[in-house]
Amino acid sequence: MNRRRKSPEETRASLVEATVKLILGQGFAATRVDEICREAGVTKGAFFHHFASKEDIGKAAIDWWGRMGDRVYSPAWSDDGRDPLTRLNQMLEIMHSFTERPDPCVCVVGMMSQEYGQTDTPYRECCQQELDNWTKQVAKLLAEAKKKHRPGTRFDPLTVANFLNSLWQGSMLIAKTQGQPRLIQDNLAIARSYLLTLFPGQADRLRHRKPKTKLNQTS
Amino acid sequence: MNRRRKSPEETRASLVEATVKLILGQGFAATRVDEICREAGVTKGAFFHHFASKEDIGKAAIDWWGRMGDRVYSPAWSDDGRDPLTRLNQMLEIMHSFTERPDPCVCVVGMMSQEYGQTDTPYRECCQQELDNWTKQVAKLLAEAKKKHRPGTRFDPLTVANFLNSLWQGSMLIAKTQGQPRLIQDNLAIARSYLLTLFPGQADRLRHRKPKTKLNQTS
DNA sequence: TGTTACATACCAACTAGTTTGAATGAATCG
DNA sequence: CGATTCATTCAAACTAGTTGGTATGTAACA
Repeated sequence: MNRRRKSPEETRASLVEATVKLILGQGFAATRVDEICREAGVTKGAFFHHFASKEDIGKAAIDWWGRMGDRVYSPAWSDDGRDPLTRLNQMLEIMHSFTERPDPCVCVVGMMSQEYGQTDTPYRECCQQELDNWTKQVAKLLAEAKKKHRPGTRFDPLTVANFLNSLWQGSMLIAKTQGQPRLIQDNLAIARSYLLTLFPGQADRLRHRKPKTKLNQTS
Repeated sequence: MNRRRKSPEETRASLVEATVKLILGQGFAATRVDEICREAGVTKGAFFHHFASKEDIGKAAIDWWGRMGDRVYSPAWSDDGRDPLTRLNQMLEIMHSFTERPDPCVCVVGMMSQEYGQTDTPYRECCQQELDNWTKQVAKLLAEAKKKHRPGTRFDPLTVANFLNSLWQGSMLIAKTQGQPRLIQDNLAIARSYLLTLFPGQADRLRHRKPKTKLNQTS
């Protein structure tokens, strides 16, 4: 029998990905090491060879999620010379696209923040870092937009970025309990309409491309 | 020694309140029955006399939180003939007041929704009910306001109520990881400004009474 | 005197982490 | 080029501590 069925990197990756999957579904505290091993198709020997503890893989899962986020958002976040509002709009499109995937729209950082946000565990700092990363990227876009287009109202980019982050996390929280991503899409539409009040006259740049869901329907 | 130190109702209540406290700090999955007993100052015998299982007290904690919410929000939610926008504004004031308390601004329903929103546990349905209750109350206020004041934009009361709920839950989630409630206050200010776009000209009704934190400061 | 409301001691199942050893492949040596 | 060494990578069995829950006895009240 071939004992080493794949490269150690693949084994490690499959363990982290299994952890991410389980966190998304039931949180980290409720996730057992044995469960992670079963999901990854390896034994505990492999687990504790690659990770010193359960805590260790928890931190790895947060980091993995953060790096994946960087990749997914990079088309909007990376400064390629396009208008910052166009890029902000693209970010909202990317967020919208999450709701159209087969798997539920949930977030590892949101889960871990909720579970450990008030504890002394290292997860707290890890989550804070990832949330901070997201917020800073969005704040940068908003600051650039503010410089380029004279905003209609005074606003602090970081405050608005925090608002978008809160709305995003809260949307996923409520939507998953309701079992339908529609609420997230509606909230993204409201976020758009709010951003439009900050940048009046930029409706063309901040318009949702695929109008599957109408914003603010019914009178 | 007096074995029965207080009434059984008090014992039961202290167990539920201890559970609520522990959930708020570390979530329910990470909370041990022994911990609840220690916090409540009773033994396991008392616990399992009043509650059939850990799951049982989990549901009781959600319900307890929901009923407390009803009481706290009742000044704004109960129809006393005042203008619906005034009452909506009062609700935002109440939410703001949570951020000024000594204990961190967190929510049992938010915690449990995050932990069990995608599971088959009975918690999911309990949380859904409480979230639904909150949303329906807010939607009612918005619907009444819509009837009384001609809104500036078309909007669905339930959609906007869900937006406020999402923002509220997300704010608590992010703020507790950051360790400061300021973010929540800023988000409430943004919520106000958004509601003002729905009801233009009602700035006097939707203004924050204690202007400790300015909305959208810095240019 | 019977029922309620617990306290105490206990247990079976589970959980994170350990130990031991074997299969593997790469490096080293004859 | 083939044999040998050796660290890496993991499987399987095991362990100490924890956890939800139970069995039993008893003090207080009605």
